Amino acid sequence: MGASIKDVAQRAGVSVTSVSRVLNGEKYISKELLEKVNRAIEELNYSPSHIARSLKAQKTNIIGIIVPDLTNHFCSTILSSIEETASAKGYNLLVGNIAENMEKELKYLHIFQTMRVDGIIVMHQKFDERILAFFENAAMPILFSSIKAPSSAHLSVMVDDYQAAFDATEHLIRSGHTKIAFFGGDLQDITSGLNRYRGYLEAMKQHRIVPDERFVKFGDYKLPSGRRLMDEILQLDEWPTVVFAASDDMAVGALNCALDRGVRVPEEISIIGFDGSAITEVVRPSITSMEQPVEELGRKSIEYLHQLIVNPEFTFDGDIVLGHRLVERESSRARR
Amino acid sequence: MGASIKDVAQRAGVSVTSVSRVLNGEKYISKELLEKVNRAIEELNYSPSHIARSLKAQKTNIIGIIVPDLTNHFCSTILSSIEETASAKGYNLLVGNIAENMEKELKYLHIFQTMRVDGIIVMHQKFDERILAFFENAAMPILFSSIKAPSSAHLSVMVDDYQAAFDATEHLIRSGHTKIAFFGGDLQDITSGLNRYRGYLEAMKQHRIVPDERFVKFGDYKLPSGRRLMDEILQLDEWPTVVFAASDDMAVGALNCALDRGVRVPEEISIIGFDGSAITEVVRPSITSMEQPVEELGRKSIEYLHQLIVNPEFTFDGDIVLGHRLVERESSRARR
DNA sequence: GTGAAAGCGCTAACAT
DNA sequence: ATGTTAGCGCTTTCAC
Repeated sequence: MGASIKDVAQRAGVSVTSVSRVLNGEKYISKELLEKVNRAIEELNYSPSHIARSLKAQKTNIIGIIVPDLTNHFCSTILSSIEETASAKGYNLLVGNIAENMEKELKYLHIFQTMRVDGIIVMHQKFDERILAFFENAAMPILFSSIKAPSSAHLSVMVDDYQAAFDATEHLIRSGHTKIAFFGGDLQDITSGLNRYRGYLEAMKQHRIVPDERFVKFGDYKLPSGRRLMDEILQLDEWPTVVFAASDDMAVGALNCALDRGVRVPEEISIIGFDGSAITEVVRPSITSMEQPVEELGRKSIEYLHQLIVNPEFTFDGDIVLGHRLVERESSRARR
Repeated sequence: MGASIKDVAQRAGVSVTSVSRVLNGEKYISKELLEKVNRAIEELNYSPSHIARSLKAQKTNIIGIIVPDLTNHFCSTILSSIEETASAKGYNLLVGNIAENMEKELKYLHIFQTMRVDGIIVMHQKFDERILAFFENAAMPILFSSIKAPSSAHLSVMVDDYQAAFDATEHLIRSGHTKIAFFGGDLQDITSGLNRYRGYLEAMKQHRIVPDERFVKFGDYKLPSGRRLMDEILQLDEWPTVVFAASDDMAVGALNCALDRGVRVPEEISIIGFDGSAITEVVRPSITSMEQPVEELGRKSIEYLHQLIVNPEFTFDGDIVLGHRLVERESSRARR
């Protein structure tokens, strides 16, 4: 096994206290002690045990993060941004990929608890009672990133889904569209599911357009579901002029379905997505999307979690709401 | 703060040892002791400290993983697979995203060392002397996943890059192609850079085709570089009939460049990639690719690392080589 | 300026 | 079947 502080002390012929002092760069250390200790550290290839330090300090510098699906572009982009800020602030990331599995989510939450992580970031939004109970009783700070916290006791860093969906829909209407299809997510998810849907409905209502119910469908945010819903749309005798998908992955699925069926996008039908993941610029035609500020989401999530960690008195009123932005690309065009 | 084992013991009116025994499900525990302890645990919402356990056991159940770039599709797919197997085996993942930054890689390696992770998985392949020295002296098991270990002292789980590139190139030749462009990675990388290039060269040689040097170019595996190289190709007065890119992301970049310039794929020029990341099926036309067994790569990586962790005597001769497979999709066709 | 000793939360001999 | 105690590697009073 590796050398311990004791070994270093012995080798240097000093006390462990002195070694500890050198390790922590304290002042008032004689030059010769410093040299002796450093030499011993070098010779033994010693590195201090973070485990022991954590035990003593009651702080691990680890942040646990619950990711819904690593292979999803939006997730990995945010995760990447979170990692960058976390690393810069001295935190390390314990990643739990839960792949839509509640048991696994619960398992990871308990692991985070026993690991005594300094804080938890949750990016998943489907909770059962046990998970909610965990959030309620957890002793450590929990922050919800890109999703709505299930209770006001916890902090959310996110965009205003309702408003963003409203703005996207209104933009389409102003561009001359009236037959606007909506591909939603799970309505159980207060966050993106319900609120994005409500934003769509409200924009339609304010402009006195009655949504064609054949055009309103719900998937699971993933690519295949977008493909499936689009397939249903294209079998109708009448088509919408644009499809507004509540996630970029669903938008890509819809796009692929159209292309594979020989339907031209955006000439015959426009498509716009939601999220602003990198995939929108990768496919052809590139996809218009209501973008979340991914980089900022990651950065702010860590910054606020850090606040909660270092300052237990830290209070907040309401969520941290970040701006959204419609980025127009090739997949949509105005209807005149 | 959370309750400790001592608090539980006091509350239950028993010794800490007894609590520990209950915690670890030992036999020979009286029913009443069990009940008392469990009640106390419940009442105090106690969860045992993994930190303390790790210190005592000299084992953390944490695996550190160096990921080159989380936003890269191939990486996140493997990571997802690794996570799944690791989680099933009781390991947790500390993820270091290094974004092509050697300083950060070194920093993470040192963190993993102080964290006393049980093992390290490296998915990055550009090392400087300090990093190599770390690998040399590290006290814990290190496994290289999807890349070639820098020395035979370490285990690699990977495909045979040389053979895979050879097979891909030969397949193209057998399909009637002779003007075959090659987009390589960094030749400094023994793994994919040099070996994939050598495989391409050897297949050409065996079929007595002299590669047109204007068609052989090198990028960095990322999407924009594929786009850039393709742009150079399309400005030539003569085109290759197919482009073999050493990564799927470069293949997508090449594809996008072609499509954006109005060049039809595969009618005018075929494109094939390497890796088998999900992106190949997302874009249109979908991309033919020499696929690595992503799921198996992740699984085997953890399985072998686990062997190295539990059994220090574990020996191996050479790398663990997994099979590759050419999957034909829309982006390529035979030339007759 | 340096050291001895207690203690963070847990497990594992070693008693009884 | 249960308790006492030492010790994992470190930091931090408290002494000198």
